[in-house]
Amino acid sequence: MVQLGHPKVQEIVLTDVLHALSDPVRLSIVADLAETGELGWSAFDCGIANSTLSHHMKVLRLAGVINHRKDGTRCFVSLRPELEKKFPGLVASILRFRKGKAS
Amino acid sequence: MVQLGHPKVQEIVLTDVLHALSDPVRLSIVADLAETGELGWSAFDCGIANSTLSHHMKVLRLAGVINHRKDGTRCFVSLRPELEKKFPGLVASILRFRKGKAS
DNA sequence: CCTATCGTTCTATGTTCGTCGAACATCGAA
DNA sequence: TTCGATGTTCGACGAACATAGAACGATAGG
Repeated sequence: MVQLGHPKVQEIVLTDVLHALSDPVRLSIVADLAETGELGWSAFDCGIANSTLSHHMKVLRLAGVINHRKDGTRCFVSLRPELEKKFPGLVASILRFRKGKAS
Repeated sequence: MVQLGHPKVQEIVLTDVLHALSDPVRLSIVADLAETGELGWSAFDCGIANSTLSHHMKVLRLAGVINHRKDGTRCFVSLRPELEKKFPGLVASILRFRKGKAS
């Protein structure tokens, strides 16, 4: 399948980003990505169904938070550098207050 | 009527705060409060019904974002200092990127 | 007391969300 | 080509949400 669509930088909306980060599962994903850079799909098997995880990834992707790369049958996600360029320090400001979570 | 309930500081949850701020109307309210300190209810008549505005205020209040004070029949709201104490700089980090508003 | 004002709560309606299972699509390997 | 692994999409469900109108409650002023 062709790479999934990502919004353009100018299409990224602040409230959409906040909404994407307002879910514990998604915030946990973002926190992991901020720590490790890029992660394969399988790194996120945290007790939720595959389809649910896919849904959360879609929300993050459509909000412009993560980048989605497909390599063979595997998928890799990472934080979008454009997000940091558009909202410098925003993600870090939020993740700073995330405590004691086990992804 | 007795003052409405506000969550304790330790009950404030990051994702709830983010969710509260992920709505354009509420983010606009918070932006106004950050600028002016305290505002009366009537300052927010931005085209939505009174009951809807009351609902948004409730969401912000229950998330621990705003303080609600009643003086006679009038209501006044302001940002909760405890929020800044618990998540220092969070609100400012978010509001920094809010552009082109029309409260 | 009566009334107007102001805000809350209730009820209702339509939308969105989070979740899952099932079906589908894609790719690598046998 | 067939199979298995990996995600995506679809259909469905209950829960939560955004919105508005109507009813209610508290208060200030006559």
